[in-house]
Amino acid sequence: MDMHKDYRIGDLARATDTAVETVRYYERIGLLPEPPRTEGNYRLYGEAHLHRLRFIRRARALGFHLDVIRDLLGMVDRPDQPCASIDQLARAQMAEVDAKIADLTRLRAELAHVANQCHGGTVRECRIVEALSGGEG
Amino acid sequence: MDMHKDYRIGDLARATDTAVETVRYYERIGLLPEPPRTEGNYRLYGEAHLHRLRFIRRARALGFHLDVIRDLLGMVDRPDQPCASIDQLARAQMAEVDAKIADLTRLRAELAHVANQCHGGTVRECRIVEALSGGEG
DNA sequence: CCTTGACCCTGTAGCGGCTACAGGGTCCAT
DNA sequence: ATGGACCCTGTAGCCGCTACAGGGTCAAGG
Ligand SMILES: [Zn+2]
Ligand SMILES: [Zn+2]
Ligand SMILES: [Zn+2]
Ligand SMILES: [Zn+2]
Repeated sequence: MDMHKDYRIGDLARATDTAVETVRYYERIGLLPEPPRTEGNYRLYGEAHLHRLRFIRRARALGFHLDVIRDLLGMVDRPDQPCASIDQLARAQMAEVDAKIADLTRLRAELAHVANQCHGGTVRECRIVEALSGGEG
Repeated sequence: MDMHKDYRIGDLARATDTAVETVRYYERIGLLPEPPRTEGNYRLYGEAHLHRLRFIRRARALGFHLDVIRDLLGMVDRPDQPCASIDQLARAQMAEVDAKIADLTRLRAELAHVANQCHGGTVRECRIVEALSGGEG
C-alpha cells in the first residue's frame, strides 16, 4: 500500500486543479515546502505535498486568505492541540462572507434603484447619469 | 452665480471623500483631465472637475470597474446620443453583482456545512480539517 | 525676517493572489 | 538527431489603490 508515488509539478497541478505557476508561487511564499529535486532539477513531490496543496486549494475555494491558511496549516501540523482555534477561524471566515453578502446586497438594491430610473431618451436626460452625478454642489 | 470657485487637490479630495493619492491616480490613468496649475505648480480644479470626480466615485461605490467608468464618461461627454448603452452598462453591472452574490451564497452554505461538523476535540479529530483535506487520493 | 506646519509635488514600490511571459534546460519517443 | 511536452529561473503585469521618500510652496504667528 505504501506505493510512494512521485509527482512532477504538472501532475500535482492537475491533481489539485491548480496552475503550475501557482504551485511555484505557494512554494515561494513558504506555504508549500520545497520538495526534493531530480538530477535534472525538476521538483519531485510526494503524497504529503499533494495533501497539503489540496488543503490549501479547498481552503482558498472557501475564501480563506493565504495568511489564514498559513495559520490553519500551522495548526494542522500540531494535531494533538485542541481544534478550537480552527473552529474560530472558520467562524471568522463565515462572518467575513456574511459581511460581503450584506455589502453586495445593499449595492444591488442601490443599483436597481438607479438603473430603474432610466426611461430612455438622450444621455442628457438620463436619470442614471443624473443619479451618478449627484445633486449637491 | 458663476462663482468660479477653485479647489486645490485636498479640497477636491475632501469634497468627494477620496484620498489625494487616488485623485492623482485617476489623473495618471487618464480618467480625470489634467487641471491647470498655479505658479507654485499646484493643481487647480474647477466645478467641472468636481462633478467628474463625484461621478467616478459614485460609480465606483456601485461597483463599476474603472474601464467601464471610462466608457460611461465617454458617453456622458456626448449628451445628445441615446442613453441606451448607459442603461446596458448599468444592467451588466447588476448582473455582475448578482453573480457575485450567488457565488458568495453558495460559499457561505458550504462553509457552514464544513464549520458545523466540528464537535470539539483535538486537531487530529477535527472534521473541519478532514473536510479541507479531502477524501480522495 | 524666520520658523513652523499644513499642504502640495514627483516618483517609486507595495498590497493579494495570482498570471504571463522570456529565455533557457530536460527528457523521452520516433 | 529532432521534435515536442514538460520543466527551470526570473521578472513584470493585472486591479485599484495606498504608502512612502524626499523634496517644494505658502500663509500665519512670533
Ligand atoms: Zn437610492
Ligand atoms: Zn437613461
Ligand atoms: Zn458540503
Ligand atoms: Zn474541530
